[in-house]
Amino acid sequence: MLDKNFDPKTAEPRLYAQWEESGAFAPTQDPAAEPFSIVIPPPNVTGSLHIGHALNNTLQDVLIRFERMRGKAALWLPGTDHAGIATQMVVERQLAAAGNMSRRDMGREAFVAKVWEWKAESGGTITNQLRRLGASCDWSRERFTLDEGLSAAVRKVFVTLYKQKLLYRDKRLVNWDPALQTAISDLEVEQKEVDGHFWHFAYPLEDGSGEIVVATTRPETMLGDTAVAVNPKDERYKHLIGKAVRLPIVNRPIPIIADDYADPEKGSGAVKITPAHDFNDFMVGKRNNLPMINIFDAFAKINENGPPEYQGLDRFAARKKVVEAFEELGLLREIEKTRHAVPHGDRSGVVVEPYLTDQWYVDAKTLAQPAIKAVEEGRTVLEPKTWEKTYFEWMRNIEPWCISRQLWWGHRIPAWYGPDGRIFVEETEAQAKSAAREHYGRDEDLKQDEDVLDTWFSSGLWPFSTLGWPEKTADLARFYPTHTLVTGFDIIFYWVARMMMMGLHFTGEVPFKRVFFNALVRDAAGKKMSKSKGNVMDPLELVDEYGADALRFTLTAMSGQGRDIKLSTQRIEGYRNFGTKLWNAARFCQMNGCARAEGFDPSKVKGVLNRWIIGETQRASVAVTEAIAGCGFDGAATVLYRFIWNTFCDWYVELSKPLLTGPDEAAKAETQAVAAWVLDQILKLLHPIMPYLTEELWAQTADLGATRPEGLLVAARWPELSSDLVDVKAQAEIDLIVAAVTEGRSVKAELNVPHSARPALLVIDATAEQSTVLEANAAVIAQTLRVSEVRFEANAPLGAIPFVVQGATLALPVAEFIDLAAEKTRLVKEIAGHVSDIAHVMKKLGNPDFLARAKEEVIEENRERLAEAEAAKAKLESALNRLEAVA
RNA sequence: GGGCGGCUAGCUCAGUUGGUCAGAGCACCUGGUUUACACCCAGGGGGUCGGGGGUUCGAGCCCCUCGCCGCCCA
Repeated sequence: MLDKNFDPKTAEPRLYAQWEESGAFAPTQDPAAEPFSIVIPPPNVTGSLHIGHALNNTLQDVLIRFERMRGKAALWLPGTDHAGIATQMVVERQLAAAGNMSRRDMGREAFVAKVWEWKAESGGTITNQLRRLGASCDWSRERFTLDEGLSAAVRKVFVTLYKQKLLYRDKRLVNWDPALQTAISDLEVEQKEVDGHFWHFAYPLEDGSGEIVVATTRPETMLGDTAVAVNPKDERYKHLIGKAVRLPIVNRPIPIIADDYADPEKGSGAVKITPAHDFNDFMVGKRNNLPMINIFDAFAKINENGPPEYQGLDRFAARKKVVEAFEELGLLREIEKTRHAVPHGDRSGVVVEPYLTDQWYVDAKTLAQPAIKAVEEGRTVLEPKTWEKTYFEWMRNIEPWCISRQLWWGHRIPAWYGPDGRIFVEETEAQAKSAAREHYGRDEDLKQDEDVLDTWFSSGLWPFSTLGWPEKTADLARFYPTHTLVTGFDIIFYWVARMMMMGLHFTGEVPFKRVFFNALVRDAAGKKMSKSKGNVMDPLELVDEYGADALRFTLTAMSGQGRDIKLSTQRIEGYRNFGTKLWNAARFCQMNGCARAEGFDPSKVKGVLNRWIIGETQRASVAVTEAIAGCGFDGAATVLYRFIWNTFCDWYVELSKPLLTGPDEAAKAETQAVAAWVLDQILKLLHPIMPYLTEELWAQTADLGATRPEGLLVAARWPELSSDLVDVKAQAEIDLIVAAVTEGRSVKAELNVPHSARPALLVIDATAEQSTVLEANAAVIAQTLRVSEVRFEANAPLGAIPFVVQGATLALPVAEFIDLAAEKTRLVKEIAGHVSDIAHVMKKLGNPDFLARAKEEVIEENRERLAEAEAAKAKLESALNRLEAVA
């Protein structure tokens, strides 16, 4: 006998172990099976499972379990990302906390060894957490972006792109993070609105004939100014072009140049130009061949290019000092308050500086073209479609991608420098050496580039590097292109776009046929979850409290497209209850001898109720199948919830009770077999979303009746039921019974008929078919509606309460329990409902335009509706009249 | 400044191609010893679908406009 409740705590680890041991997570070897593959968005190896992971991985698991059950060779390839900056920071913090040497003190090799050590110890956290969620990844294929194989792929890609001139070294302005001491890409920069000032500085003209006023939010950069620009069309300054100003403090003459960048409308119309420390100024500098003076060191302190009294000052201290100096010199013209966007490093949180350095870049513009085309042509589909616009917008305006990072943890750039600075880009040091030998005619000492690659460079290769590329592996042939990528839209540029570019360039094929962007999870108030806000919901705590299935079902049900998920524990609790409901329905079946019949054929079933539930099962299975196949996860959850709770539990189980306890042995046996069959279908259909509970029920019902062809549910076959199983007549019959019982209950409740009362249900007026159905199902109706019998009478006796169901008049003789006023109120209310319905429909039917232009079936529908409402109204009115006659 | 998404019952959300589409869950109220389930059962109240305009015989659903809220890119 089943326990009263499912116990996730004990069952989950046991079941997961069974799945893994059974090898169910590996794709079938059957060569006839169609491949279906998903690569996981690799979580940071430093990470621990947050609610966003839980959602993302639940949806992937739903998909993969579904396709696996459909007989495909389903591969969900897991792995983790080395996450350059994040991981380096974690380990550095740990070293500091333990009072160890700093990274720089211990040196590169020792530090990297420490990180690997850390990875070995703690790197498995998140994958273990994925297991708790129930993720059916093929762990035998687990990858790490710094694996030897993936590293080889990275080197191959780097070298190939370099030789194709799609990757190059360049001296440009980068976003420099002075805290992390590395360049970061545009995407890693977060613009934050902050309060600041516009300082208006006067620069005296070199010839002493006056001054020119410029404004800046970053005064310290004036130390590196190399020009003042005015607009060539600006009449105010035309005569000054070609002259010079003397840069205060620095005491350096700099030219006044003409450049369109200067906007006459803004400020004074003149702008200071600091080519080495501002992206716009950099371009002005390039156009006008201005010197580029770098005034910062890597810590954003003033370097030797600044005036001696400024050297070594932090940028913000320098700012203060510059402003003070201008004030002293009498050249500070105005201080204006302003709110402006300031770039911050998304990891460090500090203000980043545009900084002139040598870095490696990828020619993203060129690589983007095929990636744009692939989406335009639908070879890769983005779901929801609306993301395609965002994708195109970004891809069509893409900038060179800075891929070098001044870190130690990551893929070291495979470039070696000769003594004269010549670059040798090769996959290995040996190859670089031989290239150098060829070039110099002798062996020379080479120095490898100190930098590592942006983490996203290796994740961009993920869909094919994980399958063995550049080797021509069997996995690559079978599972690439992957089928669906499920990911968050927050990394559409970081990751999805890069995979598209790299995948197409190196394999000639799209990396995935479909991308499904899942929603963002927020707290119950709609706020983004963050540790600082203290509103994070830990998925593992939720799993502990409600079970993995409840969390999974909640996330699935709320995963509607284009919307954020506001998660509340109430909702999870509700779905935990849903699991319990199903559990108890199975328990009921078990208690009532429901067991699989040998050779059971649902199409051969006789009983109306049984034929009906089989048809409903078929319809639900089609709806769930279509929903999951189309990434409509929330729809699948809704269908299952309704079918299992409302259709199966509320009606089928209730209506089956008289059959299961009644005298008709044949009907009883059939019902037992049907219930067992439906339950098996339910377990299969629900399994992708609630794998644990369904697997446990599957096991606990394994010995009830005929042996199933499948062992574990995880490996069972998905229901593919013929639409012939839907019996329209049975549907209509059960609909009548359901309507009669529902309406009857409503009447009893509204009139406060005591719960213990067992009046008869009178059939006053019904069609022959309706009468047959009501008579045949008298026992069922008696039990469900709690009436003593179903009796046919020509007229409703005095005091019987009539109600209309599908045009038939039924009545409950409950006069002794009720007060006439309550009944009168009820009748008046019912009649009013019909009256407004009639008015509504009449208005339509009275409109000649409607009759002339609406579809025939719509008109017919309205006519029927009118007739029904009028008939019901007439019956209730006559009841009301009789009531009034009595009273 | 440009773009995207949202605004439907007290709360969280469903509402395919415009025609029973005004729904569900939670919350609330009433009743319940119905031997599967109180993590339950039955019944009930509650919304002029953000405002305005338009297209249409007919509009949460299409178009325009305005207003909030959120996100992305400048």
